[in-house]
Amino acid sequence: MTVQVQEAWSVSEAAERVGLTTHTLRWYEQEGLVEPVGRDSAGRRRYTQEDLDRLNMLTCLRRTGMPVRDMRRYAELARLGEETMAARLALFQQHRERVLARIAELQEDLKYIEHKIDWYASEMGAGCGSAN
Amino acid sequence: MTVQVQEAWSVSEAAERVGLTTHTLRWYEQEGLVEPVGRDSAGRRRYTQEDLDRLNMLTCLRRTGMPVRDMRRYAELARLGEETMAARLALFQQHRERVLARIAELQEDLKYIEHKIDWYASEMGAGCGSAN
DNA sequence: ACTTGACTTCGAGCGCACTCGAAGGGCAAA
DNA sequence: TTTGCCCTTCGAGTGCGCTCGAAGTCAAGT
Repeated sequence: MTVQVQEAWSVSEAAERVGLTTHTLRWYEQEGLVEPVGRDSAGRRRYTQEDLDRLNMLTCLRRTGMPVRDMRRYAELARLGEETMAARLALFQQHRERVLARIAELQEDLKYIEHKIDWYASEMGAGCGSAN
Repeated sequence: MTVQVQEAWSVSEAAERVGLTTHTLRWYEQEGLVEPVGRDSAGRRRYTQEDLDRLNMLTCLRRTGMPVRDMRRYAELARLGEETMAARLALFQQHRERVLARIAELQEDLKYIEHKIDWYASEMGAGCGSAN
């Protein structure tokens, strides 16, 4: 039988672990993107592993361009419990589509950029053309 | 021998063609992202095909996340003529690297999102687990 | 007891990229 | 000539996502 150590981290430790600032962490809480975080006897935030997992998920959503208002919506759904699972799944599926579309767009634009690079390379190799 | 028709477009026509607003087009000019556009006898902007090509390139750079300040830098280099070609090529190459990195990041995050979707799908298929 | 330093809340400020509105001019069709 | 539209410039405003600073609290170390 193993002992359950309930490990927890301060706001600055949590910030370092998830790659956000302490300011941003408090702001996420204030904006309802995460549940109110537990406090110690002195009223200081204590982040559990679960809190960090949630934050890592949120940073993933942010990095992939989900607006804060949608993250808030997700948090609200999660707060309402199991009956919103279908809605949350739908939210992730929609977001997946957006990310796929974004990747496709970037790949398209990348082609253009590479054409441009090729053009410059050939232009500089062979004398000089117009300044474009 | 073909006749060269010098076609040109008003600001609103140009806006429609490149997918920006007239406000944004004027703002790009004011911010030095494009050369001052030619005017007709009444002082109204006339966009040439070359202008549109340039704008399309700029929108590509913007879509791929290039900050306006870098686009301005590019415009300044282009204004200086052929001796800045190497610098402009380097700028495109750097940007290419950033876009590639961004695509890789999105693909990584996409995996996470898809894990999440799988988790939800299995969780909803088989009774109910924790609300996550 | 005092210092240090991390924490608290609150509200204001910032950087980016537009976005909008006001006030006025020019020109073409009715 | 009037109507209507598109154009001009200028400066102010917006939305997003933080970011910062002030002022105060608390607990541990010397």
